[in-house]
Amino acid sequence: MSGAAERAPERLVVGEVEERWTEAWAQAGIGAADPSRPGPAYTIAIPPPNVTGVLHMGHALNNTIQDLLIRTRRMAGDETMWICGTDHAGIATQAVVEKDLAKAGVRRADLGRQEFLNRVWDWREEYGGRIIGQLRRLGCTLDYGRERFTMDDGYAAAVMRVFVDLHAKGYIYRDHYMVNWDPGLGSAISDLEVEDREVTDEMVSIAYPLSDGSGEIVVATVRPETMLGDTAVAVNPGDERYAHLIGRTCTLPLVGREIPVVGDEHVQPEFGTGALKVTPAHSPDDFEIARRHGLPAVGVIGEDGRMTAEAGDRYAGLTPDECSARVVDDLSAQGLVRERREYSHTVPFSHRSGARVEPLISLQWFCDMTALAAPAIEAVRQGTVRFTPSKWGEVYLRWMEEIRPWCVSRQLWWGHQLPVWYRGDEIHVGLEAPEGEGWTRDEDVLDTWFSSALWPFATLGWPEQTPELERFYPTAVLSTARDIIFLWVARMVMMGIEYMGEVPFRDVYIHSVVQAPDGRRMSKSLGTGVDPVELIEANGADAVRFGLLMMSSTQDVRFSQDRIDQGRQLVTKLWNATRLVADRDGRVGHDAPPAPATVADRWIFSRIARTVAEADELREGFQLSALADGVYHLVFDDFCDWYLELLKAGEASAEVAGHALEQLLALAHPLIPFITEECWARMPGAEGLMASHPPPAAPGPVDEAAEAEIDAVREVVTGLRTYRHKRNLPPRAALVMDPPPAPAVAALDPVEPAPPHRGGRRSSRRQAEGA
RNA sequence: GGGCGGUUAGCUCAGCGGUUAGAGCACCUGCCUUACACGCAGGGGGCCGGCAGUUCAAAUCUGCCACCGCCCACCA
Repeated sequence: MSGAAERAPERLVVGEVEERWTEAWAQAGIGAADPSRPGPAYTIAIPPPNVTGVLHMGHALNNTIQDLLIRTRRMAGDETMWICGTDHAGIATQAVVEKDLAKAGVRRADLGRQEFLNRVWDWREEYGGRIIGQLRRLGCTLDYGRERFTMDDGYAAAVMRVFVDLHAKGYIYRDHYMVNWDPGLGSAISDLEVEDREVTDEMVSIAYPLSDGSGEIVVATVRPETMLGDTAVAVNPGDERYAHLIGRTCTLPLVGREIPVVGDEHVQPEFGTGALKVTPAHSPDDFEIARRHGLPAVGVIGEDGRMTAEAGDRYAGLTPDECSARVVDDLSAQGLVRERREYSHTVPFSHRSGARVEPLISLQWFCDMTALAAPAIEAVRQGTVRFTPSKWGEVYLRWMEEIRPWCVSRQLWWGHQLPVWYRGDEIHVGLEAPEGEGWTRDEDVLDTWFSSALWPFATLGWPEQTPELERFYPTAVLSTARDIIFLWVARMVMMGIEYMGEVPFRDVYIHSVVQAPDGRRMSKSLGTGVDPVELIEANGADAVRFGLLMMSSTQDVRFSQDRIDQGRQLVTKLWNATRLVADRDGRVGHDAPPAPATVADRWIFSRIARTVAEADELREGFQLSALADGVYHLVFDDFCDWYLELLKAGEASAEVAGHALEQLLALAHPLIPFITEECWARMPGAEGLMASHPPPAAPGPVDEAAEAEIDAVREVVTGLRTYRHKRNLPPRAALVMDPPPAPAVAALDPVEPAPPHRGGRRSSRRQAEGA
């Protein structure tokens, strides 16, 4: 209270503070949504982290952003719902458990499907969802009581229903089609799970003798082993060198198969030899050519990534690389290799396993996306869904306009097993197995993203018409990283429109990717990762939140410890300012803003009003680093450096100081919830939690006159300080010859020529050169 | 092959048509001033990647160039 002299040093123990308030918020049900409460609703669905996941920098930033938004609206009185949950993450989770089992020398095949799945569920029970606890440490006020999982019963029911429905509508179908086969994973993967890498291969030119012995046609390839599966040679019909050969046949070396020469516009005469070997089973290009010409496909590489029996006894069982070498040797022995040279090109690799993707024909389930995409395109075109930054909307549209069928089946065990049953040639798609004996269920599971696509409504209970669904759909904002715009965001828009008749969110905010300090990707394998949990332990959650917000931008940013330090300084500063104001008998909890007693009082109110208005605007535009910066400078420059000094000099009133601090805390709370809660609790007159405090009501309109006056004071005082500093005079030495600095405010009233007003932010410290 | 973005103080980044270009950190100087030395005060430092153009006015708009990065794409 009083007695500054004997006040015990109050240490701020951040970890203890965080623990205490995390608990208090939970007790008060701060994150718990109440669908029955009237008023506006505000919903955010968290991008569900993987069950296997631990908090990384992307999560830390993204969830800080979401918590900032949700706390702001909660304080404003909206009924807020921040949907909490995790994703089963099929491939990632299965891989983790398999790796775990491998330590004990167990493979998943040893266990069998059901037992393996039991192990995964056990694993999930024991280790899954750690990340949820880490989100609490970050201060996130999710609705933890309604935590969902993409494989819990209700959610799984929604997934099954959607699959069956899309099949009934004719969008989902089964087909033999060229897929990206991941030999490392033993599964098909979608186009989006493939990444291209630059690879140097050897391009080999091979002579295929014409069947009538009249010569040969030379083809070029970087995959000689696939020639075993060739079923044609294609040339451009306009290519004079070869046009006359169209319709004739040649003999496939090593195999002896007679294959036709076909004409196809796709073939580029300038490339290679101008003649293309056609391997429909192992090249997407060739697959299309074969479809156009009705050519058969011969699969010579199997799903195990090895040569099949179709490749012939001499090659079956080899890896493609081994086979390639042997084929080239054999062709050389027959004198059919015309040229060998290095060739650099891009080759698909699996994002999941890192294996080189093997394009092959496989029987899979696909979803045609064109009909689903149409309204989702319109939604973004018309601005029903808005991307920030807007360029991502363009990116979304470009992809959506050329959307291709989605391969939704995966040859995994962990996931939503397809609701498909077979008996002989019969196929049944439905929620239940059909009547009768002999039906077996499809072994495959759905792509993880199929279930993720339903997240904004399946989490709220769909297909049941729950109060939550009624009240909290659609959500307001989706905040995420750009790498899942296609994988997830686009699909949610499509599914939301299809099943809810309404877009799942109005705003999509694409936040920065935080890179390692040296500009490389943050990754565990590179050793470039920075662990946010360690950061929280070392700096406090508020500092980490603030620092990340300061770093965030419209582009990728490098991690900067300096920004975290800045956050820590802000936390400390607020704490000390609170102590000062409390010691000066400043009180909070006024029914109405206290009347300003001095120009300094009017000024701080004006500065707060200005910053609050700016903050609202910046938040609307997701300019979060500018928002954080504004709060920082309001606290440091205006409130602490000037206003509190004026208060100490008797130029401001304690009542106003208390109220101003309250506004400051309310403004800063969504960014740095822990310290603001702690400061609030310290203030005389405080009731309730800052987390449920009304937002910073601007304590009055901007007061231009007061701002001009204080600006003038600041200039004079700064000028005096500079003068003294340059004269090497001690800062506190009274300047007998100078105007007295202390009563500056009083002396300057009225201010004569108002100095040029600088519209606001803060006053520069580098003026008054010649004072 | 298309598309997008970046290049601003030693470092990490704001600013994106209008008075002398900003922040944090780092640096220099002076202060243990009774909220805070995790602090206070004062200060130095940038021809805003290059070239050309539009404009009364350009980091800010246009074009070209140079590096750097990302996304999309079925050229053997």
